[in-house]
Amino acid sequence: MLDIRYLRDNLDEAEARIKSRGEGYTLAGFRDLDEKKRKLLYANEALKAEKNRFSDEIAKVKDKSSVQPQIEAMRATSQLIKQQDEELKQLDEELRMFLLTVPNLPGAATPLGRSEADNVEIRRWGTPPTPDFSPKPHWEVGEALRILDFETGAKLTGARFTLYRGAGARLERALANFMLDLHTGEHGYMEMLPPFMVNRDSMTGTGQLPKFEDDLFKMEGMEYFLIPTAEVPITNIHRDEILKGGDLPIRYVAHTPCFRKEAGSYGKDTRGLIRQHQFNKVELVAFSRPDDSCAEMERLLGNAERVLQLLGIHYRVMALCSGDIGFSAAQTYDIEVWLPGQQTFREISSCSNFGDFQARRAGIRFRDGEKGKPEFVHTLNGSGLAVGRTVVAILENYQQADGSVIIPLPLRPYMGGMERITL
RNA sequence: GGAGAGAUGGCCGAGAGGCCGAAGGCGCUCGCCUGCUAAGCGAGUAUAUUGGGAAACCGGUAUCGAGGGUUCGAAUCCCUCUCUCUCCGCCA
Repeated sequence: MLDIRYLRDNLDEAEARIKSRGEGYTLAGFRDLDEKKRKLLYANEALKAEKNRFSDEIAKVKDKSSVQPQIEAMRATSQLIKQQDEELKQLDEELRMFLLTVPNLPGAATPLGRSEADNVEIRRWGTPPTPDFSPKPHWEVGEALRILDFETGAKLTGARFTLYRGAGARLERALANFMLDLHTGEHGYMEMLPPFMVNRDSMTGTGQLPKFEDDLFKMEGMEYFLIPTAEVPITNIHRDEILKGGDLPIRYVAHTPCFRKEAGSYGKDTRGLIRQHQFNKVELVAFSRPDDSCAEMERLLGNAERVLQLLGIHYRVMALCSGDIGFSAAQTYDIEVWLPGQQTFREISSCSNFGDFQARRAGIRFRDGEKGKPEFVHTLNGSGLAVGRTVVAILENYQQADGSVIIPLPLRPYMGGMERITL
């Protein structure tokens, strides 16, 4: 949510910055609505002040019958106030919905651009493997080793669900544990295990609602939603709280399943693990002081990159352009791993700085000392990493000519010492 | 699923139609005092929104779990909902 006072004072600038996301976003109508509401509010509060004054006076009067005519008059005033309250409520709701559907302003560090094609490569790490055979896509590797079973996943549930078997299931678990240990042990994050369903307030706080309800799985007959990412429950931990300035930055890590409808991606990535309705992810979330969020962003990105570096997998970092960043984000870096089986880079992590956009929606503030003014924190998060896609990266990068897959060194303790997955 | 109890400021806790944005305590901040520490004394200590002001600040309104109702007036009375706790049943 944008600052309503910023919008009042800088509407043209805000409009221009929103437009850099692409067409379809406009702030038209805001000014009229806002002024209409404030005008009514002013009249309404004047009436209430009068009512309060009168009520105070009548409390002191012993003989109530002597002020009977005034009481009659106030009864009418009360009715009028009630009517205005009703109108105000509607205007407020209209204004609120408007504000909740306006995306964040792209930050200064975000390159301008229209689409994915305008994203800027920041750096590459490592080198792609150079096998002397033709590497296969992970679904072929996984099926041949009988560690990924897409057919049974479809039988159990449907398309975009997968059954992991044996060493495949173990690999997923090993990766999650490896990442959690790294982030808690070396990067200073506190591990959290949140509910996998959240309510409407939480979804609104991080920006999934009200605009993107179609992307979410919702419980039948209940206002609960399956989380599309741990970002939602973890960021909302501090919803409607005023944190101590000295406690910032706060860093949490959580390993959770993520549930996404993937509406609108029919026919895309239908094979393999890349696009599933359910997948696991280790998510990094940070709450920082506004001045520190840029540095925190780089730190968080580095923490995510570290996972791939330790696993020895080639990747590149992309700065997403204004036309490609998500609704709530001011700035986003994607980490893309090299997938030799598909001869392409694929997103494995997305790290974003939301500025105060989520904090304002969710009411997450901090205060210095005891008498400082509460101020909105900045929120950040990033995958560290998407576990399923890391399995993909390992299968494709560490596959051998004989169809087996070497297990990267740091993972072996988590695999009970296993060095290689064979049939 | 059945029965009951509760929800008040950073925390504890009073209040039972007007004198209540809310006693008292704890905590915290500032000042005083005392070789240090502890104790003591004094003052202060919510949030949002809106109007005025360059600002310091001043005023209005709202907020006692949420929403509705009664009333000139509600933390207080009535209704609905949510959440928490206790007991019983069921259950990983």
